[in-house]
Amino acid sequence: MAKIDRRILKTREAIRNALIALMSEKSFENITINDISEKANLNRGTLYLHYTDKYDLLDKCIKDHLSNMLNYCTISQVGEAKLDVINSPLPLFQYLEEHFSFYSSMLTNKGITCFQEQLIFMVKNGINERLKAGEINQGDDNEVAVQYMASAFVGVVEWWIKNNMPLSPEVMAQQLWGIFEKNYSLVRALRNSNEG
Amino acid sequence: MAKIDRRILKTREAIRNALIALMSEKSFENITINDISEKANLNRGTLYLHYTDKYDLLDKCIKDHLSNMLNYCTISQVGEAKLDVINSPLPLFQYLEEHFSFYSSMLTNKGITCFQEQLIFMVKNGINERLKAGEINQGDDNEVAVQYMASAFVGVVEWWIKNNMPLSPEVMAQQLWGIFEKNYSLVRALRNSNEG
DNA sequence: AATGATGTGTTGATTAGTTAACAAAATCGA
DNA sequence: TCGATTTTGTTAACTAATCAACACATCATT
Repeated sequence: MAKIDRRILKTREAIRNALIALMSEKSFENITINDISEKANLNRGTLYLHYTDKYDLLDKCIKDHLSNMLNYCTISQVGEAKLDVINSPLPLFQYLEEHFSFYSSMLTNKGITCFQEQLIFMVKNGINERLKAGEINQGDDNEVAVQYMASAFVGVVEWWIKNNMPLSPEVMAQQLWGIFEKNYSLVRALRNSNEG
Repeated sequence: MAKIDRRILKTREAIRNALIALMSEKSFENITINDISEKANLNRGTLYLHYTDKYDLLDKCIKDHLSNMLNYCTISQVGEAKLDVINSPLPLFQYLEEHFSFYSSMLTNKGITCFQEQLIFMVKNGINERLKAGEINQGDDNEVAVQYMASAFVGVVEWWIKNNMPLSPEVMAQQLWGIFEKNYSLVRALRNSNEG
């Protein structure tokens, strides 16, 4: 890909860091463009060269972080990047720990739902992929089960971040893996009893 | 004074921070312009817009810091800014503590003498002022005494920084004040014995 | 409802920084 | 000592950021 002028990279980083810093001070709705440009130490006009408004900024900021997250969690995997929270939840928790300030800002801010929505989308994507890969084949009627697991997983992530990561990433990954195991057995048992 | 374009301020700060960071990694002589521009994350050409070479950069960096130091240590004083290390050494040590990384880089780097020289110059300046103000009036033949005190003081500062500030600024200030008192008595006694 | 203050989005002229190239000097290794 | 590599200092064309001004919208207070 073409090399991007380093001024652009610096400006964007300053703006995004400013947004994250401000979001740990006050709610997103109360943050003004003036606040952001001031905190980022750049001219207000410069901000408009990169983002149409603060919602555009937030959206791009989230997309960028989630993209990095996906990248981080699938380095060693082949094929298209998918979040495999069933088989390897550990990298995700490690990533979240490393970028705690951002994700904490996102999750503790009332009125911001796009973040959770996008995260759930990613998790569902990963679970679907896992199912397709043949682990649990029960046709195409998995929608409810997938939604169930994704909601549960994201809910746990949200709880973990909001409570300042009371457990280590390793413990979180281990416990979730245990739950998935039980869940899987449960699904099989139910299916068998229906068939029998 | 005229407002300076914020791009200039950001660039200069990045360059100076890079220099200080590099000086805690390797000796000044081994630092290249390439190193600095790389660490500062800006184009090499940009550096030349502000400094003629790395010696110019170092010099301006030192002058800037010492100027800030002088400013910090004489906020509440009237008249021209002078470092009054005899009557109030405390602010100086507080300032040094706050900007430890810079002064440590300067003092632990072999081959850099301009820093010590400028510091001694400032201290002598302050002591001279203090003498002129009437505390110890013995005509104009103070040169040796002033040089003696300034060297001693800067030597103590150097020791303190090089040893990672083993004592608090308060203790340092207190002890030096005690020494100055004794020194003063000594000077008086000597003078009296000569006169008598 | 009027008013003053603050925030928004856009503009044009200007300035600073970037990039990539260059020749010359210095440094390094064989 | 020679040749390769790195570093230096400068340049020209280009791009991004700055500043200040503007009209307009929003909001809080009286």
